[in-house]
Amino acid sequence: MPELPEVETTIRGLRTLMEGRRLKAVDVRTKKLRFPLPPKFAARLAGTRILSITRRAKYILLNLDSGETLLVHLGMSGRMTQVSAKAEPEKHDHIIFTLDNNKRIAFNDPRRFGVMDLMPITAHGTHKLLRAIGPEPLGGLTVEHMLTTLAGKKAPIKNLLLDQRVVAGLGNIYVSEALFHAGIRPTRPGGKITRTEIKKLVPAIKKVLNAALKAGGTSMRNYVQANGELGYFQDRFAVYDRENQPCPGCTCRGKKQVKKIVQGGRSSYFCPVKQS
DNA sequence: AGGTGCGCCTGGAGGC
DNA sequence: TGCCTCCAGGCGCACC
Repeated sequence: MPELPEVETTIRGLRTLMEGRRLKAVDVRTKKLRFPLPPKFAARLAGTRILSITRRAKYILLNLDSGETLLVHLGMSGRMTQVSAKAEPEKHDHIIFTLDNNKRIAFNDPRRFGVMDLMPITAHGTHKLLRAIGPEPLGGLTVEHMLTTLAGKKAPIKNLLLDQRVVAGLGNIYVSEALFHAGIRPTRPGGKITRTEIKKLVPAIKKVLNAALKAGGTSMRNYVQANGELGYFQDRFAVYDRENQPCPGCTCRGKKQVKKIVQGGRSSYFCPVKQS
């Protein structure tokens, strides 16, 4: 489940491998990911040089000298890694990029929830998938923005933090972790979160994301870094995937261990003692 | 119009 | 062993 730290870690790896390189060939081995690929996809990419690689929310943006940007989303199970130039493609290697130095980068995505699209390099602000996204949590996110956005909202804070229009880049794991560090129960209506709590929540989001970045992201199922290495933030979880285990530093035991509930069809984890 | 739930997908885990 | 069901959840969209 690539969220912001996993996408950012991927980008850092891809920059080393791809920036400044020309795409010699693009092997398309599927017609469709989450959406059909854009028309003449391979032809529009072949021969272009990768000027820079940037990120918006969970989207990877490869900016090309053709004037277009290749937008990539890893979905639930996607990864972009360097693969052997000789070996046969693996199952679920859907797109394989061959660079002008003959290195190969494969987009592998078992569940095909990923996305690829092409758009003008000037369209980052207007592309359908990008235009409504909220502030970057490690960039422009402020307490005032959160206060304004959450005001009057009845939906649970958990669901609101997953909404990319509220804040960019968070997913199920880091929302649970950030709410834990802020001491806020995931079920609380967004509009009922106080200014004092939001003043804890915003730094908690930044703290969790920075810690995950430092760990190279979270590797639970499919995610690996661009160089194939695993992230290890899953060893640092305070509450996520820790049902019935004590939360870190919690002196309470027995019934007051980490609880798992389902919100909007997704698991939330929280400590009933530390989060209210 | 805000909020909810579905569908897209596959692999792995657990039950029988 | 093998088959079945469930679960993981990002995100657009249909629906109320």
